[in-house]
Amino acid sequence: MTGLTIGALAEAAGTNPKTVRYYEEIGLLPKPARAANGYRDYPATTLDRLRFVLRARHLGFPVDDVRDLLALWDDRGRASRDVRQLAEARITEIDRRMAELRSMRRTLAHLVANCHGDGRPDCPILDDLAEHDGQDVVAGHDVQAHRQRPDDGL
Amino acid sequence: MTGLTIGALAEAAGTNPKTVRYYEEIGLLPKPARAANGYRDYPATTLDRLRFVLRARHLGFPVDDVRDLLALWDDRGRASRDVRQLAEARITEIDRRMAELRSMRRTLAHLVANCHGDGRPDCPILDDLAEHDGQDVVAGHDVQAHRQRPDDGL
DNA sequence: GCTTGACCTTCCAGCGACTGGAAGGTGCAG
DNA sequence: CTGCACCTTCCAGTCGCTGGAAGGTCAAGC
Repeated sequence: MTGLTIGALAEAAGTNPKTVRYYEEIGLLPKPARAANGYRDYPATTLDRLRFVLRARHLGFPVDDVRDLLALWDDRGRASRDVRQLAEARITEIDRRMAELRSMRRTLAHLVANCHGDGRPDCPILDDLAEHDGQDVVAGHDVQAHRQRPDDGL
Repeated sequence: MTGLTIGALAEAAGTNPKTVRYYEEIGLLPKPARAANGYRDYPATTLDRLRFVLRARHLGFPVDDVRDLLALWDDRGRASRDVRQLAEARITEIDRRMAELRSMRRTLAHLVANCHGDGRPDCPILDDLAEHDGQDVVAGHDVQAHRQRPDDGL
């Protein structure tokens, strides 16, 4: 064991061994050498790579984008244009999500403001939820639009 | 067939039959009567209920919360306090997510601003992603924190 | 009457990005 | 030698649906 165990690597990067194995499985991390006992034995460079992956994921890059970023990272020659495009697309996406969250928040805040919260049964939240056309909520933006990608931002 | 077919119901509510069956399966919608041919036959009241569910989901309530809301809706007597609490918790959650998105956006915007995007290979985005300690990103908020709930906001 | 196509039914599988747990091997300390 | 923490692999589960297969039903057009 000349390098890092999976546990040490994971902890150093701020994650856990399960995730590291998963990243290996989906090809974000290279298959490491094995020690005599079969344990994974990581060089320090893998720590850099893992941190890169984690940071990109945290910034909201989907795993496929991270794969692309890694390819660009590995081939520094022609990075600039492609990487910039990826980042700009992410920003657009973030703006979309923020707008949606703002809209939800506005609606909820309005409802809470009009609900006194004592025992009385006339809290308007339920009535409002039951309304037929809720113009307050992201207009023309149906629930279907939600189903695309799993969480990036909770 | 005195009422609505599943397709008509779904379309009227702005969703699809699959989702309606799924909601029935997980108990958000009641099991409807069946026509002679075995087709589901919905009363108009189910349309209201389905719209309620969809709207709550769109506002970011997880399915379990929607179940609670429906229970409160069905039993209007003691709604106010509990519902208000649910809504307030949602707002807190939204604020958390917005803060995270703002932080991501700031970092990405900074990177894009410093990456000229021509062919030159010195785009700082990759270097930054590879940095060891990224203070610019949601400090002390590791990637683990992301794993809780599936998307509510894309 | 016969075909076409749009509906409906059930059931089972899959998505993304992990996480949890079982069942077993390894390494070290007391 | 007994614990315990760590490692291994593999399989299942999460959440909220979505897709597809395999089949039944119904109205319209020829």
